[in-house]
Amino acid sequence: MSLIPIRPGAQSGGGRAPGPAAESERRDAARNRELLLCAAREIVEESGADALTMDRLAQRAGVGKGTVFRRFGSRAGLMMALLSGAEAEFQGRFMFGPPPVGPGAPPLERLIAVGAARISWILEFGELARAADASVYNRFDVPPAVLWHRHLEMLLREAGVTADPWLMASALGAALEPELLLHAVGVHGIAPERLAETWRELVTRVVGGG
Amino acid sequence: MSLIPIRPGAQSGGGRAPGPAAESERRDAARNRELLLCAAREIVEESGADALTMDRLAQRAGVGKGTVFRRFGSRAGLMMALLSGAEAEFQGRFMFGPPPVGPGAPPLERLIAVGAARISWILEFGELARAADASVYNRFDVPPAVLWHRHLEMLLREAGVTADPWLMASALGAALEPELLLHAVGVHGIAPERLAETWRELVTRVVGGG
DNA sequence: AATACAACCGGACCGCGGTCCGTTTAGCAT
DNA sequence: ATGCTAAACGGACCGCGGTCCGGTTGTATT
Repeated sequence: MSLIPIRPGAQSGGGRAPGPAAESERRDAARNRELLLCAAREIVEESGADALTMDRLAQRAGVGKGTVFRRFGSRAGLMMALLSGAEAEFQGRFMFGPPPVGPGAPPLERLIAVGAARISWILEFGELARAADASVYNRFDVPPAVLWHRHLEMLLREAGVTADPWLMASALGAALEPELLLHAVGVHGIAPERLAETWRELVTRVVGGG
Repeated sequence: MSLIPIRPGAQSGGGRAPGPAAESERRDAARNRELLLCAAREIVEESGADALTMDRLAQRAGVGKGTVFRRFGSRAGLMMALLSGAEAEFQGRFMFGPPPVGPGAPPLERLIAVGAARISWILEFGELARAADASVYNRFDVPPAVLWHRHLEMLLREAGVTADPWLMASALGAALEPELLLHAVGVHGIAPERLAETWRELVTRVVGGG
């Protein structure tokens, strides 16, 4: 594995950024990326994320398997690419959108609102999100996850929580993980509103208690 | 998958209970179970849980691969079998042990203490525990997980938390998951005492806030 | 237009977890 | 001891995610 990027936009680790095409990508490569993303969306829509196999995807898109891995690095990377639009939109909402999710509302209100928004987001895209969380790295150290964590941290600080903000954000963030929420709703039949309600309760107590 | 147990002690899903041998197990089967558990412990001790491959284990124990799966059902089942001793000991501590982890102390103190105990437990056995959490079922619906969850639920109720106890226990329990704790300690270098401290802070606020 | 080189491509290949099924064997009844 | 049956056994087999490498193709340069 080369430590020095071969050319601008390339990424170490054998894969490539899951986001939009890096600048200066060869035309056939760009074409195949679109082909693959399109075919992937079709498969997910038809049969769910679990049915999205790298071999199947390659066959469906009419390319070789190596090409799939060259473009997306791994199955998790592909899933992140599929999610990147929805993820960016969500980030935009809590960073620049209207209150109470976006800036402008008091921190506790923002925490409550952003949690509720996150819950509905996960109930919509959770299947993909879970598939994207294949490794520990993908779960915690990928840019969107870091951004989300930092945002929680900031809101907690603004709300006056003095205890270790990093760990506090981790603990609260763990309550919003896709695996947990999907399990609560899918297996135990918890209503989505209960999730948001309990989140409100939780975060209110944490912030209010001192 | 048959819904009716073939014989007492057998378990649906193609595997067998991860605990001690079911009554009336054929002698060669029992012998192989011990052989396998022993070989598995050796491999884990030598090279870590990630190096524990089903093929390798079978080869090392001198049995066929089919036998491994017959005995333990899956890799996760094997990991649970390896953990069952430590897990039972931990259960004993919070159910029947001396306070403040066991009964006899006020609920908030018990919550704090049992969380701290859980944290050290995970820092000791977390690698195996993480490997045992392969599927959603293994994470949430396996008997020890259910027992643990119920215990948290009970303590919260006793401490006067009125909000949905099941979800509250899920949220707080998520802050103690192996993947999260191991990541915090291993990647971010958080000191174990900080984990316990933050847990104390978290649970105190949740209980105290109303 | 010809050349050269880097990026790209495809598919054979690997090790993994898990399944299947023909064969062997333990335990019991006679 | 002998024979019967259900359980246990072993290893070939499968589909999966991921890697590798020899051949191909796009693109910049002259």
